[in-house]
Amino acid sequence: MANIHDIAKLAGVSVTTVSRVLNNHKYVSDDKRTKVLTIINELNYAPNQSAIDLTRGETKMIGLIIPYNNNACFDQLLNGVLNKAVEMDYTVIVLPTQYNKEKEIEYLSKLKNKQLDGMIITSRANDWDAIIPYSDYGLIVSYDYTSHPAIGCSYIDRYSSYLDAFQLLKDKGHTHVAFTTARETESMSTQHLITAYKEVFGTFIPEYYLTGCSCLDDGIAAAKNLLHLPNRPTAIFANGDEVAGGIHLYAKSINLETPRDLAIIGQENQPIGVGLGITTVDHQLTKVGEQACELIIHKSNQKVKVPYQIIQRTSV
Amino acid sequence: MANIHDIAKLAGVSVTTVSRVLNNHKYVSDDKRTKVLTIINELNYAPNQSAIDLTRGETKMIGLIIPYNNNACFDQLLNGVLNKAVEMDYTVIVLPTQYNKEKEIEYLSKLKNKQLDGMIITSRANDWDAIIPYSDYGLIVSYDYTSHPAIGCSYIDRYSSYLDAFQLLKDKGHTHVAFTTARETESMSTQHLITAYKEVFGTFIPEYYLTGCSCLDDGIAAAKNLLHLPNRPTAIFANGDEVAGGIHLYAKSINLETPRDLAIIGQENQPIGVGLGITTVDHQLTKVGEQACELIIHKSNQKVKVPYQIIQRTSV
DNA sequence: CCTTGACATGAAACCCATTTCACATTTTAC
DNA sequence: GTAAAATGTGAAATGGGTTTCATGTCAAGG
Repeated sequence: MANIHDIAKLAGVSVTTVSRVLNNHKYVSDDKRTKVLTIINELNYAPNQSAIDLTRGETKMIGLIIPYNNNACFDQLLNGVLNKAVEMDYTVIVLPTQYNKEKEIEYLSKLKNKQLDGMIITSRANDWDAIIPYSDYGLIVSYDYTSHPAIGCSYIDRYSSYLDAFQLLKDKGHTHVAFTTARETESMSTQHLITAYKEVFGTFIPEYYLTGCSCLDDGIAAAKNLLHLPNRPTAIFANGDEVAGGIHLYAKSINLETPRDLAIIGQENQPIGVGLGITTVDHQLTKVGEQACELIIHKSNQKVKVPYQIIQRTSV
Repeated sequence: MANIHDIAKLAGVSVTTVSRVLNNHKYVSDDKRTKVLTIINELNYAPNQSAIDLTRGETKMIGLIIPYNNNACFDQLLNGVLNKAVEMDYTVIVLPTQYNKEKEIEYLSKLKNKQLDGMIITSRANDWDAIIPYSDYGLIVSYDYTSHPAIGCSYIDRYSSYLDAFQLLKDKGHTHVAFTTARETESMSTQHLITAYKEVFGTFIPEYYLTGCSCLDDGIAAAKNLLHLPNRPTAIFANGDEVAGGIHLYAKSINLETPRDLAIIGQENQPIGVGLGITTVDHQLTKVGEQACELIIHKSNQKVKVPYQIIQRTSV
C-alpha cells in the first residue's frame, strides 16, 4: 500500500500539500490539487486511520458498555446511540460485560489507551469509585443518575414513573398489586420501585414481588406463581412488555380477563405490547441512547433527564 | 500523559526493554522488569492503542454491516459475533446501513483505511461487484452464500429449510399454504422461498404471499388479510416468530384454533414463540454469527454451512 | 580451552499521518 | 504607493509505539 509520501513524491509536491488535499484545506492551487487527486486515484491510496488517530489524539469512537447483548432494553439503547453516532459520523463499539468487574475495567481502560473518545455505561458491575478515575481519559456518560460532577447522565426519572404507574392502578381501585423485576441484585432501580410501591400502597407484601423476569416465558412463570396465590393480586406491574405479555397470555389461559380480572402495566413499549393492548410505561430508551451519545460527542457532562410517558391501552 | 520514552528514561532502560515488558517478552531481567513496572505504575502509564495499531498494521476490530439496528434477526447475529469476538479478544463495531449504498461503501472503506481487520456483511445493498474489491484489504465474510472465492461465508441452507417447512405442512395435509417475508425487494432468500413453495405445492398463488412483515403487529395485519380471503389458507409459514405470534393471536381472536383451524410455522426460535407454542425453523443465527466471527479471526475464506433445525411445538 | 546457545540489552529504522513555522507571492485597502 | 491581509508551499517536528539487528555476557558441552 502506498502512503502519503509516495503520493507526494509522484505528484511532485510536499506531504503537507497532500495532507491539505486530503483534508480539504484551502490554500492549495487547483493544478496541484488535481495532480494529487489523480495520483491518489492511480495508486488507489487510502489514508491509514491509525496514523490519523495517533496524530489527532482522538478516534471518534464511542464505547457502549452493556451487561448482555440479547436484551430488549439494551437493544433500544444501542439503537438510539447508533442513530446519533451515524448522524454525527462517530463509530460505536459494543462492549458486553456479563456484569464481570474485570471485563468492565478492561473496557474502561480503552479510554486510557486512547482507543475510545468516550464511554456510555448502561449498567455497571463496579462501584463508581472504581469507575470515576477513568473519566480523566475520556467522557463517561451514565444511564443511571449519579451526582458525581465528572459523569454525564442521560437518565430517566424512574421513581416518578413507578409512582405514576402505581398511582394509575390505585386510581382504578386496585389495592393488591404485584410487580416484577429483572435482576436479583439490589439495584437502584429496584430500590426506587419498592419505595414508590410503599409510597402509594403503604405496606409491601413480599409474595407480590417477583424477580428474575426478562422474557415472555418468565412472565408466564410469574403469572403462574402470582395468580394462584390465596390472596391473588388484581394488578401486576411488569418490568417489560415481554414479561407483561406472558402474564397476559397466562391470565387469558386460565380465563382471567384483562383488565376486568387482572390489570397489567408493562414497560418500554415493545412490539408485543401493541398487539396485546398492554398499557406501558415508555421510558423512551432510544431517546436516552441518542441523548447519551450526544453528550459524549459534545463532551458535556450535563445531567439530562429524558421524559417518560405512559401509553394507555386496554390492559388497565 | 507519559509515553514509552518517558518510562524508559525514568526506569533507566531503553524503549525496547519497556516494550518487551509491556508485551511479556522473555529475556528481560527481573530487576529491570520490576523497575519498569514500578515506573509505569507511578506515572499511571497506558500504551496508546492507535500507535500500536499503526505499527502492527492491524486493529483487532471487526465491522458488522447490518441494515437495521432494531431487528430481531440481526440482534441474534450480533449476539453470536459478540460472543466469539469477546472470547478471542476482538472488538466489534456495528455499522447500520439502512440499505444505503454509499453508506455501505463508506463502511467497507474502513478496511482500506486499516481501521478494521475484517468485515461481516449480514445483508447488503450493493452488488458483489462493488464489494469484492474491498476484500483486498481485509477478509469479508458474508451471511449470504456466494461462490466468489475471496469471500468467506457463514451461511444457512435456506432453500432446504423452506423445503422442509413446506413439506411438514404438506405432510399434515395442508394444500392452501400462505407465507410472509420482510423485504419488498427480490432478495435471494425470497427467491428460494418461492422456488421451494412451487417445488412442494406446485402452483404459486399471489394472494398467499405477503411481504413487508417484521413484527407482531405486521403479523396481526397479515392474518387480518389472509384469514378473511374467500379461499382461506389453512397454514401460514411466517418469516419470524414475532410475525407468527401476531398471526396466532389474531387467529385466536376470531376463534380459529391452532393447529386445528390454522397451522403456523415461524422462524428463528424467538422468545414469543416459546410461550405461544409456535413450531419454528431455527436457523441458529447466533451460531451463524459466531462462525462468521471465527472465519474473520482465522482469516479463512471458507464457506461454512450452519445447520438449521425445526423445533416442533404445538402450532402444526 | 573453545565453541555454541541461551540470555539480556539498546540504537535506530519504521509505521503514517498532522501541524507548526517559516517564507514567498499576490491581492486588497487606504 | 505602500502597508496589511490573503494565498500558496514545504521542511521538519511530532504523535507513540514495534521490531530488526548488532553486540555482549555467561554457562553448558565436548
